[in-house]
Amino acid sequence: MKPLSDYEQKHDRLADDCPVRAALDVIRGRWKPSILFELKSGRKRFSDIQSALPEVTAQALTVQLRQLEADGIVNRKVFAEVPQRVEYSLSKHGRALSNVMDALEKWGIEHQKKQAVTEGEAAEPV
Amino acid sequence: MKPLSDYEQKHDRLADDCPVRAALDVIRGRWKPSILFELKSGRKRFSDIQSALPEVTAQALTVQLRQLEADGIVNRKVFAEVPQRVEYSLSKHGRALSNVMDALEKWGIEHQKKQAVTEGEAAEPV
DNA sequence: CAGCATCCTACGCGATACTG
DNA sequence: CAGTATCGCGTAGGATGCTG
Repeated sequence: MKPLSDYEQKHDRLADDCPVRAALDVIRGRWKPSILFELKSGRKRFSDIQSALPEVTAQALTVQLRQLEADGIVNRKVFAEVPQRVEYSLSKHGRALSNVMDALEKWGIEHQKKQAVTEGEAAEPV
Repeated sequence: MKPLSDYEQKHDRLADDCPVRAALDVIRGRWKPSILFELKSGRKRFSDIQSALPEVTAQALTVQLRQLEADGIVNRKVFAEVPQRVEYSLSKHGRALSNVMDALEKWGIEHQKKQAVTEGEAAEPV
């Protein structure tokens, strides 16, 4: 049995029987969707990701990447070079997320389009 | 028109071209997945949802439901009776979320199962 | 280059008490 | 019954400065 981190334990209490929440917890971070998107096109260095996402501070990026790593979504490989090089890539689990991301994206597009037209169906029959 | 806080503006600016984040924002709340699950089986009263989810306080439940309503996910219908009755149901958009929820659930199950086996693929070729 | 340490604030959300 | 009002804490994540 794998020991849970503090972070995981707290979420776990509520995630209980709910794999949905478990999945959400994993992709929940502010920049994680963007990171996953970036890594879909292949391995990337830290600095590559950073310049692709200029609004993320290095600190935030580090944290998010480390959480993704802890969750088994990305692999982190350090090269003992000077200057240092670190590459991130999607793990198998990370790649398996593409279904989820696609569903989210698809719904997001639909939803944004139709958000203004949500009246007139206040109480449908069950 | 509702004025956005600095945070929301920033968030919005970033969500911009990202329907994925838009979708995530909608289902992100602590209890929203559970609520959506409850409403999948049809219209429910506030108290029904509450007893189905004993860990949620009335306050939290109200907030989450109101956010879902604001996002066009659920419909809220008030009956002018005594005692008062309020029923919630999924809107069309809410029902359209089932694909997303299914993908999340499926991945969640897979992920939980295999989380311990994520070694040995640290640096795959791009 | 790719971080870590520290400080700080906004937001989510729980607890509690009151109301039409 | 189905909320609202108020308080208070915990956490995510931004800003800044330092390092192997």
